[in-house]
Amino acid sequence: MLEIAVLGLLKDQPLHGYELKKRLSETLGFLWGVSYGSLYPALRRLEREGAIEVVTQPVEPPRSFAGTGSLKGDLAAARRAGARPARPSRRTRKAYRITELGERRFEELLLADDPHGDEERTFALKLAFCAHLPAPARLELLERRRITLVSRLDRSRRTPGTRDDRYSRALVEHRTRSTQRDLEWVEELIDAERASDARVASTETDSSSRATPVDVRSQPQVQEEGVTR
Amino acid sequence: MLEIAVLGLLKDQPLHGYELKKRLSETLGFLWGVSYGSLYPALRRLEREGAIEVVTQPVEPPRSFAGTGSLKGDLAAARRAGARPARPSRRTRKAYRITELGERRFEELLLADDPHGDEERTFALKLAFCAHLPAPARLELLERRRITLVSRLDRSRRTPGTRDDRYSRALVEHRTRSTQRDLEWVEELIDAERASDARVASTETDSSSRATPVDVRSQPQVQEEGVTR
DNA sequence: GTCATCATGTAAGCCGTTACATGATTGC
DNA sequence: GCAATCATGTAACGGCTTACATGATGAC
Repeated sequence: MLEIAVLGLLKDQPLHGYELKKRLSETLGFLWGVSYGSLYPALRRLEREGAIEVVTQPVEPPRSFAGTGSLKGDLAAARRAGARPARPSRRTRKAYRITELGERRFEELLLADDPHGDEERTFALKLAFCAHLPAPARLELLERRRITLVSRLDRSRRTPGTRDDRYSRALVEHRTRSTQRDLEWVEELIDAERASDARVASTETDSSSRATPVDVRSQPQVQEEGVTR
Repeated sequence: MLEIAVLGLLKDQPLHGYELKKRLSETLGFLWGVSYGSLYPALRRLEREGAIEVVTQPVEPPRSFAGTGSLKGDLAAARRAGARPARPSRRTRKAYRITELGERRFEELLLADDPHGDEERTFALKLAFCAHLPAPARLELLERRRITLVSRLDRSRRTPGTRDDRYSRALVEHRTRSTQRDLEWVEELIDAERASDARVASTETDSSSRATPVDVRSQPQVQEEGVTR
């Protein structure tokens, strides 16, 4: 999980450990609390594997103001914080950048089905970063999720498998309903995905009118990023 | 988590490790997959702590058929399996029984708020075993859950805290809806709990309309098991 | 100069996993 | 006697946590 998050964030821009942790807490905090004790070792691991590399950008003088120096996060943070007038360059820190290999690893991780527990959180995390994925891979991610949910429902239908008191029964019922809703939701996402693919395909090359009769649905996801912000 | 499950199952009846694992997989499998590698060490740990003890019931001859020997699970399993005509007594196995101390530890665990991840699963597990809890403790368990859910909703309302792409937004939205539904559900459970408490209190001693009518409780646990089955 | 914050790291431990080793009992 | 299953355990490892140690920088 950690690796997905780290690579996902580094795909946006190079960052150093401390900042990485801050963003993880800020933007994924509702999913997760990472600690330095796992973050730093993870960074070294990723570096060893060649998925990320240290950015050797010695001090990078703050050019203008909205300067596009490699340590943007820094400037952005400074701006956000209001007061500080952008003064980067702390000697000790090590910013990391994602490598080609890391990009591949990232996709691999998003599509891997992890054998461990906590599927829900892992899927949530993957989804939070799947905007970086090429469209077909994204679709596959969603399809896989759909399949796990469907088979979970199936299983719970076939085998009641629960203790026999009212609390356990209530629990199982509630879980089933939740799973059903999750499934509906994922299916909506899939439809939206297909629709936007189809839209793209038709504006591109109009010859591709075969397979999945997806259909016309030009409204939903027109704006990918930041319009409603 | 493991300890809750083990103690909860042992509250029903003494069991040995293998059988314990089987039931864990059967009845809680939808929540969980335990492995021997964690189960046996957990048993020893619990034994060391005095929460459970080995049942020293040497061979217990199979009295009649539905014999209430200490190793009921065995007979039950045999019956379930159909063929075998009840023949217990395997030399090597060690059945465990919960002790007084274990009972206390169990309640303690159900009411403890665990600092780690995976609150959802933990709560589910607790709920699955809370029938064993005295009514006030059960209510507290539910109240605590309610509070975590409420504060989670609050938090997500105050701080959007998410990445800004459509997938992340969809995720956060969906999560919020789920949490809201979870909350409604817990509130229903709480209401049901209160209602049944009230019912009990009124059928019992009508004089006790103060300070939690202690243990007067003839109804709720009566049909704890198998009425609607 | 000192304090808050930024920044990187190590150590110990928890709680679980998989894989492996071992042996008893029963059915055929 | 042989295989399936019952039954108990160990070893190595994985990933994460907390707590601790260390030091640089900037504000005052």
